[in-house]
Amino acid sequence: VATIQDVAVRAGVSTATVSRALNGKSTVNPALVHRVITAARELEYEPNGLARSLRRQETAVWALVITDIQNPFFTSVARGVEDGAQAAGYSVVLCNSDENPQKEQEYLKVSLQERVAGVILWPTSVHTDVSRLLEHDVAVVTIDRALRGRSVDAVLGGSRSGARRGTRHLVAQGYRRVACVTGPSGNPAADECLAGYEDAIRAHPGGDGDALVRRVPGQVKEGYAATIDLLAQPDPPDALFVANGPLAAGALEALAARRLRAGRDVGIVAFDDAPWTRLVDPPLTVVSQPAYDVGRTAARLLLSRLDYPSAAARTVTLGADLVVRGSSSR
Amino acid sequence: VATIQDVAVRAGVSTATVSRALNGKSTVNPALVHRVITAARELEYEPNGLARSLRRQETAVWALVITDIQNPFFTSVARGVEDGAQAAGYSVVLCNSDENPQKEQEYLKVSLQERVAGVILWPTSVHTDVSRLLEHDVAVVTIDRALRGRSVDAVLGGSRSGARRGTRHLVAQGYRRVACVTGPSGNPAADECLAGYEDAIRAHPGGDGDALVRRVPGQVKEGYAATIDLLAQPDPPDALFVANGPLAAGALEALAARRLRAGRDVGIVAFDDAPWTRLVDPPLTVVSQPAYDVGRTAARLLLSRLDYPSAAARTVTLGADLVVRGSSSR
DNA sequence: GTGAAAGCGCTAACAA
DNA sequence: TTGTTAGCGCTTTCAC
Repeated sequence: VATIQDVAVRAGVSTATVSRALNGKSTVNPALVHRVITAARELEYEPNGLARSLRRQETAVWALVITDIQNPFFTSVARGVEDGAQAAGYSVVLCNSDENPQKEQEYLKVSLQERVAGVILWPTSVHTDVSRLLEHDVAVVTIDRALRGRSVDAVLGGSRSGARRGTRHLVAQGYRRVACVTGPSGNPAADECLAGYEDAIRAHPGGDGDALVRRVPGQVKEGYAATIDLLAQPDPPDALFVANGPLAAGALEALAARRLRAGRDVGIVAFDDAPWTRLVDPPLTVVSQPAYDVGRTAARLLLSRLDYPSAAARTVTLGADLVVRGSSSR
Repeated sequence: VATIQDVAVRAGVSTATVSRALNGKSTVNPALVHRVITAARELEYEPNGLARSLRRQETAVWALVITDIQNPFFTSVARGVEDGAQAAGYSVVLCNSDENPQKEQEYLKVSLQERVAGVILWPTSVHTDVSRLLEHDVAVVTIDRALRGRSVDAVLGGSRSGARRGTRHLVAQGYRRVACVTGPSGNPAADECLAGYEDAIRAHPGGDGDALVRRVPGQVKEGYAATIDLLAQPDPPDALFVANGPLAAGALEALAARRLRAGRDVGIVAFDDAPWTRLVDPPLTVVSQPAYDVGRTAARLLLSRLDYPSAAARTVTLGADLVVRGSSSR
């Protein structure tokens, strides 16, 4: 493996000149630039990013820590982040915390040790601790998490208002017992979702509170089980508000297993406008969050944070849209 | 930001001792270990991974370069890789090449410059060049790509045989004009898929070759357009074999738009056993690849490659299963 | 415009 | 068992 030394020797110049030439500094004789580039190519020289970052005391890498890579919503967010980063010359490494606070902490530690320039974090819980990162001057942007204690930049996806709108819509369609299937307590997105649901329900008494709420890990299997459980109650719900796409897939499976038809028998509205939601019969009414824009915005916030490290923290809230389809009417 | 120096001063020892203590070397006085650890905590010391890797000439990071993070199949592969890596103490960074050879090349370059320990690569095309990595002694494992030129470890997902089985199944069900919607030419998975389709079709003449084949980027929108196009032909197909989940979602949308019912009007079999494939009506017949195991196996191959850099290249082939549901019978 | 040399933070000989 | 020291590969003053 060739080093900058080898290139310098071959080109008959000093390592300083090689460095300058390869980094496009204008103060280098064109003839030398040419010799350096030729030598580098001949030796198949690849600059050592570790050494460069160590010396420069900065890296061109962001970490994006998300909770569930299986959820299509996150993958759209990831694209938004990536596009924003790439445009500014940063690479993004994706870390999947898998809803596991320990894994999350591990990835945050690695991010810190590898001295990434910034972290975009979808926290597994409101207890996730980022103070360590902040103290080490790593820029942090959180997604879907209200500020608490230390103020950090955040982009909020409108989970609460979206859940409120979705639930209200079900009530307006004449459903009387609307249940809610959402993620674990402490999970910011899940908490927001529940809060929005409760906003809407409080205005329309008739529910019996927690009997109609199920909090489970946000995967297909759990959505199925929670729905089966809800339907088995003495006084089962006649509608469901569901916090994400995988949970919704599980809920629909459960309805099918119980020979219930979405809409006619049990109204259902869910977060995440995944491609398949239009394919099921009846098509699924969804609350659509601007996933790509969330990612793009997070990238934007991170960039300006890197430019102005001591600026006041900003929060950007994006709106969610209700897309009415067949699953929310009889 | 505290360095090992600061810790050494505070603990009243040399940096060497700090390093040894923090890395759990057994040859250090327990009392000193305690002092060092206390000092490190008090200073909120975080080791600088860049400096460590530079000195050790090795990193504990793998790059996983995939072509489409939106495809659920890849996300399962990613989990398999991650689990295998984590068990051995490696972190995995995910790079999304987005079917774009340029982006892919960029990520491979970054991997090389950051001196990752190994790369697991799902290539965008058979032309993807990994020689640079190999020359720099970066371990490489490819997924779903037959060896060409340089021999590298590979795990094959059984795309060809799966496509063959799926297509044969359609023929056996009595469909006469089976079309194929697959990814771009050069994309290894797409090529394998087409090859399997052709294996099956050749045995049952009656098709007219390329008129029934559509090669498009593997996304929902393209699947829709390709299917609309196929159906608009003078002599349209009565069945479809589709190369991945997103394409299949698009194909189903197209059928719905043309008021055709899957199975009865147009038989359809697709790769990827996504959760939603059971929810559509009729449920989708799929070829199911063992995605998680593919990832797990790739991790295993990479680990043994790291242990034995000069061993002969290995290829592991995993089988695909045909899951017959309603969309492939009248 | 170019080179010599220092040093980023860490680990691993080698000495003591 | 502990400390001293060299050096990983690069960038960047500071002289020239």
